[in-house]
Amino acid sequence: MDSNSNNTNSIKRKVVDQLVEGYEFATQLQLLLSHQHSSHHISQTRIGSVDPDPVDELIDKILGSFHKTISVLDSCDTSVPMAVEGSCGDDLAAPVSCNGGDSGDSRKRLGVGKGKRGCYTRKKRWHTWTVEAKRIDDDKYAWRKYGQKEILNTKFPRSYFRCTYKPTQGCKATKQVQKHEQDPNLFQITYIGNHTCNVVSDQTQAKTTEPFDHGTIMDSDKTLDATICQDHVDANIQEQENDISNLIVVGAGMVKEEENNNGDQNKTYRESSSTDCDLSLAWQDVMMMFDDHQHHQNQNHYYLGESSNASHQFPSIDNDQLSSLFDYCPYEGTNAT
DNA sequence: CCTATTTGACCAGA
DNA sequence: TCTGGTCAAATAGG
Repeated sequence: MDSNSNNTNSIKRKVVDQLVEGYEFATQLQLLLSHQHSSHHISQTRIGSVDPDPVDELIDKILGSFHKTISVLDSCDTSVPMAVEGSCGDDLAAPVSCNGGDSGDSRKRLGVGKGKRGCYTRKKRWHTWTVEAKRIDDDKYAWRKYGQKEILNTKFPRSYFRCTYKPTQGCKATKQVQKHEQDPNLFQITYIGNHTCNVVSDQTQAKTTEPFDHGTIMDSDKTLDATICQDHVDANIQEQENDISNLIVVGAGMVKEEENNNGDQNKTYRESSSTDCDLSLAWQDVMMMFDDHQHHQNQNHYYLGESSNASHQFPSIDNDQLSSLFDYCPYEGTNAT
């Protein structure tokens, strides 16, 4: 038990160090973006053959940092699976019937004309943010519409989109689009969850759907001024015209996330090797854990920045705080303290 | 024929 | 019970 515990602590330390490092890089990135993400970036990104700018370098560092983290976690213990939200494709590509027991293709038809449509559970909170934009394809991801709904006391219906690559890569990102009540030329776009698909690889494409530049971000608790760069990209992803328009983040918070139909998402584990998908998913998990943790402690949220210009502030947490996350970290499985 | 969208059915949660 | 979110069959479009 002692050796196990020592080993665990050592791994914890490594993980914590890497996560903290990632945080630092992310913070630097955010500062860079908020200060220099302006017109020159547009011309650069069009061509794609530019000198490696500090933004890209930082992103590489971030990814590397998290990659190391994943590696550490993976090598930690094969009996300690990675608890990730909807592993890259498997569970989402083949949702389980809510009738239970069934999996995979069982979703298709549970009964002619009267199956189990809309069968899902909503459990976990998920990172969301809302923007107002003149176009609904403000991000560089491919979306597929899966529903539309009249919303009570609103003039316009709400459209529901999910990532096109959900079936193939299990990307859980969704967005909801609704025309602005006062200004029908504007769309209110609520993004739910980060992309975990790997289709955005070109350097001109986004690192995340999350707006990072000029705009106004409002958390449930506080408002931050920021600026958001909007890349104009066709819904089918290929077009790379980067044009800036006013894109305003009007809200960010947590909402409940659709859970896989097996109703036991916390036990959805994956054992594959580390990929970009892993990094993203792991990050989401960490963020969720952090959020829950903060909730228990002092109701803090992700956006803790006080500076007026900083966009999308990351919380300033230290090693001890991160360490405490692992006290209830799902990655630890049954070994959790 | 294949893929995307539409739309009514269905379910979970408030 | 009502509403919002998702499913999936039907339909449209390339």
